[in-house]
Amino acid sequence: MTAKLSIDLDRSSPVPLYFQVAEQISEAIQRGDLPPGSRLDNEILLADRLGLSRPTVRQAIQYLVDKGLLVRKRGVGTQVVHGQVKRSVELTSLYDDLRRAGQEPATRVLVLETGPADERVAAILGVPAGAEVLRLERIRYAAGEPLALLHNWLPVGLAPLTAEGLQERGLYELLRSAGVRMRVANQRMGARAATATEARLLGERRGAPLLTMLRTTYDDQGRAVEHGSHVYRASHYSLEVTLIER
Amino acid sequence: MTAKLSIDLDRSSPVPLYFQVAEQISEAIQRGDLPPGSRLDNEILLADRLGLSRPTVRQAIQYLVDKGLLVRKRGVGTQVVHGQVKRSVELTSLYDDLRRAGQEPATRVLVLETGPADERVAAILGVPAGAEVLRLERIRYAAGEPLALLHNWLPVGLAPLTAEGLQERGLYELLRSAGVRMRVANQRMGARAATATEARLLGERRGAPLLTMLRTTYDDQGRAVEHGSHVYRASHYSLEVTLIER
DNA sequence: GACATCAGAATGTCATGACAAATATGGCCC
DNA sequence: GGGCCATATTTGTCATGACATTCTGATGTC
Repeated sequence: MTAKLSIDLDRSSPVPLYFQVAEQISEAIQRGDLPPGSRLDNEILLADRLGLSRPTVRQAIQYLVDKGLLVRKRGVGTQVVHGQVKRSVELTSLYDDLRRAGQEPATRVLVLETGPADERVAAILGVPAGAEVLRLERIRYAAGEPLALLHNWLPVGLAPLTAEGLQERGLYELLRSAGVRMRVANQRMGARAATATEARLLGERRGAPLLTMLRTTYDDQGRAVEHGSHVYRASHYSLEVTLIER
Repeated sequence: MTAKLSIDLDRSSPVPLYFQVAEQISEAIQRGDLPPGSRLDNEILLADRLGLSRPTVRQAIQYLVDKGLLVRKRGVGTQVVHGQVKRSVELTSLYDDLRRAGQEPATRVLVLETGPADERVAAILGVPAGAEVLRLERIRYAAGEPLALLHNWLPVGLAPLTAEGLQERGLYELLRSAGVRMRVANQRMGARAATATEARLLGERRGAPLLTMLRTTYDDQGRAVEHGSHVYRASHYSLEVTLIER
């Protein structure tokens, strides 16, 4: 099933060619032009038709393979995956996820202050114990319902954070626009029963099951930029990730 | 800080050169020969010294960047990440995780039978509703304590599964050795309170918080090879993943 | 002394060419 | 008709060469 997908290239654009190719193949898959299981033309032919070299086409395909959209097999070819994979593993915040899902997220900032780091937080963030760190406590709502209780610690001076900014744009977006380039995150998920305080803030009864998440995010150079300890109402939220084996 | 790491290449080996390079750099990092923050030699010099081309060296480095061990910055160089990243996102089973952690996992097989698939499972596995599928129910123990209740559905005829095999080697290892090549998994995590049955099997009290996981694994060609619905004792287990932004 | 400009260094992107390895397909033989 | 084998196809790996882009640091000017 050779699909005839048309790809326009703009060689004057600063966007890399392999990325232009990858994006347009990705769009064709989303549109349904390339149904699951369909075969792409082979790399040589594709390169020839696009006026590109094979390595460039390979790079584009590899990018989509890493995202879980395509599957390659030597001697066979490249196919669109069958099972609809939601989306690749990405460094997103709850805020991003909600926005993407079309829900209107709202935030109430409970705490936004600097103070000395306790031993645990200092070790995680890689600062001396007792050094000043920014502490953040928020409630996240979706569709008017409380959804999660968010607790964060950040090194001071990383980005100018205000309660207004946090309410309107979310922590990750603020960090990104301040030039912080987040690259790796370590995330641990668990569950436990709600304490009385948590139950009150989230509108659950005491002892209700909560989904917990500990996350530490590192930047470009491996420096910790954020540590979070969050609890989600299990009745209203679950976390999804896609794992890909190289 | 130019590190002098020695890399031996075996050109007669079937192992790709880029992979040999990547593994030996990775080992040097684990050993501590390349401490966090240290800079690698630049790609051109490295290629020259190893007698390889720059693309091959780049491929090796890219592989480690994807695993979260290295960080590259244009105009600067390649560095070992600071924060110790545990391990990359991998397609592993609970059995693998426990083995790696040094715990001796044990399994009790409760159910191992074929039967008609209900509508939900049929849709997930991509088989006609009512088709025969393999159903599996197990309890996983670690250090003598019950840890999780595992529920799986698989297409029939994928691999010869026996209760003995499952007890000794785990599901994923059995699938792998049967030639099933798992590539992508979609995983959803949540939490809920234990039912009476679950509480009894796991040695918790009724209503205790459980970590839940739904996972569907796809192979090479995007065909679903396994669907699981598992519950873990939140008091004894949490799930860790590492996210990497390309 | 502070700021702007410029040069060097490193990775990012892309092209061309070649051979190796794995898979599926078809034909041949039994 | 079924199984084995040669072959064509396709991706995997590797080499060489070139130019672009970005960041750092040093130099020079005001």
